Amino acid sequence: MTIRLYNTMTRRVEEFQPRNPPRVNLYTCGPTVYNYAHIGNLRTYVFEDVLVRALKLAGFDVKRVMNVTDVGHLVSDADEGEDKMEKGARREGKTIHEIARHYYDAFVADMHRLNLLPPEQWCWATDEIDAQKAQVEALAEKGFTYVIEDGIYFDTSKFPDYGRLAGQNLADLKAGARIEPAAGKKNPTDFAVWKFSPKGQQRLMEWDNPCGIPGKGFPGWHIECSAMAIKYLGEYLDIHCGGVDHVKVHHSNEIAQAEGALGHAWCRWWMHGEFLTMPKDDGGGKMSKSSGEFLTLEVLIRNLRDMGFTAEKDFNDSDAALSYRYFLLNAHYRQQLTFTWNGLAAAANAYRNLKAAVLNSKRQTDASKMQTLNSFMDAFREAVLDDLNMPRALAVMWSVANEKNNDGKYATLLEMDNVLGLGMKEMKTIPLPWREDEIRQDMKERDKARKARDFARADAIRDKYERENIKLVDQPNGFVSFDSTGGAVLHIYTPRQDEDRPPPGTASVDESKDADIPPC
RNA sequence: GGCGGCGUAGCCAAGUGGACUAAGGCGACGGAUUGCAAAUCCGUUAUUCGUGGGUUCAAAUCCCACCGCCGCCUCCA
Repeated sequence: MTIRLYNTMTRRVEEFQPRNPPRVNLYTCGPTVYNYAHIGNLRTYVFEDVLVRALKLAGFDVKRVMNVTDVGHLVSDADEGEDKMEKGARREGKTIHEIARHYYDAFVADMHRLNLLPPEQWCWATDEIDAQKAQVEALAEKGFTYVIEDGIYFDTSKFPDYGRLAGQNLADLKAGARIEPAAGKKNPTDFAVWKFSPKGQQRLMEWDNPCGIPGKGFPGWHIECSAMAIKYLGEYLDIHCGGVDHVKVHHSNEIAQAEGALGHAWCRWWMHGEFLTMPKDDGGGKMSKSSGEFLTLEVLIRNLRDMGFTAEKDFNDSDAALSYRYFLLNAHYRQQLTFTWNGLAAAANAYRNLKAAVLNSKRQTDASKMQTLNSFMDAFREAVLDDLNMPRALAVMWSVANEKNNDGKYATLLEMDNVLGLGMKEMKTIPLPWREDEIRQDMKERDKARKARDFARADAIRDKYERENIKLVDQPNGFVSFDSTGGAVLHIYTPRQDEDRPPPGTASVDESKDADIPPC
């Protein structure tokens, strides 16, 4: 199977081939842990997660490295500016390490809730200062750097290919520049690979300068990614990902540093996730983490709860998070997406309906019928492997969900969910609170009572189940479903008139909700 | 000012020259079903793809102009 992916470097969708198949070396820019990730950040990680899953679907063996930035990035590119980590620490009256740990943990919690596969390797910027200094020294030796008052800078005019990723040359960048270059820089695009600690000021985090320069300092804004990527994935990288905003500066600089230090081409494939933006009447534009005004996953979950997507409606916090994942999957990753509460609610409804369809197919499937439906899987793979066209893939999944014939349906839906990551497999079969024959007896009796128009008796039985948080749902085909008002859905086929119909022994339920369901 | 993207039904969104007489979802409406309730099922919901020209046997898809929206050029996903 081949996978076609858009490459920012060539501006085209191309067939992807790693350098040493089936291995894929993947580096994804991670979070700066000075605050919570916002839902715009999270969009990029969802895109990267889908990429990893799609590469696996195509038969590749992915090794993914993700960094945690816990040092060094300043608030602005100008000479002034605070270190975000130090600012965060001061804001919260904690040590930098505490801050980093707290927001890293929060980030990992978000990843769990969104069903994001963890990277094979995490790396922390402050653990890898030596590698960064080594890269600075390698660049200095090869004559790519110059030293000015506040730091060691990369001379972009020495790297003829600079700006290729952004599709711009030095002259274009100069012409379009809105801000004055920092004092002492030779070119507007030059950037610091190492910054010296300000004179007479003790930074919370600083290290001995590289290149034998006396005094202390800290790594430049971009050096950690290129240094760590090379350390953990070697001199050749297959894919490097990040948000679109990284194209012009961060990734262009990384290329200059890595290729400058290595002396050869470095990463072949560059992929970027588009922005999530806010509607005009709601602040407008993209979300900015540094401005402090942004939406977190936590807020999304809380609001979905407030919108009524809980209790009555077979919905819990985990579903709320995955509804956001569904919301994102419904748009292509290279397309800007505007976040709206109505849009999220629509996604939550759709997600709930899709889950119900999966549960329905599950309860009608016996374990021996777990083959997948090839024609649907083919269409699904075609969509996924065509530059991660998840909206199309989702449409294929829906066509399976709406399929009348149940054979192979459940297995196919689960197979698709390996890529979509919507938590369908987590829905497990658990025992009902009563013995099966007792339930069947109840259902028969209730049915008789209803036929005799003895609704008091019928409702008494319904109440018995309601007390256990299970709602009985009559269906026109003569079956009864169980639906829990506590957030779970139990479905069981119980014959109303035709007693020959075999009732399955168990009900399907989302395991994450079984707190609501008393065990047998 | 420079660069890039987008504009498809009430909403989200795929499709980027010919099987599009335009996927899928949400919502809405109509019907079936129903003791009640809810759910479920069936059906309907763009003769048209921002507007105006042009190219072509053929355009939502290519070209030009115009209108509108967004992003990047500053840390940023």
